[in-house]
Amino acid sequence: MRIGQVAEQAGVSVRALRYYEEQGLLAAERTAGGQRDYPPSAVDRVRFIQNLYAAGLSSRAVLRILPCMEHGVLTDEMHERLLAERARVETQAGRA
DNA sequence: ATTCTCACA
DNA sequence: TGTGAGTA
Repeated sequence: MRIGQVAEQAGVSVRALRYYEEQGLLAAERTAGGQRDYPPSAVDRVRFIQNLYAAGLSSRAVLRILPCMEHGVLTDEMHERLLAERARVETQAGRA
């Protein structure tokens, strides 16, 4: 699917989707014409990223824990990251 | 409609 | 972490 559709269904701007790709958060294939082509799963992925942002995680933090969703595996480094983020989120409970 | 880049909060 | 503007 193309970027406009993903943006509408995920509830974010087209600009934001291109920004996520720039940050390495969302991969997109390219059509022959150079347009981004997203798998339907991209919608859920974007929604998940929104949740992490809403919890106050930076894109850098998201980048470190997001791969465990793809592969279904959790490295020690990711586990530590998740524990650290949870502690931080609990500390600032309520904000951003 | 989509692509890109630069500059700005 | 995004957006606006100009471009092709």
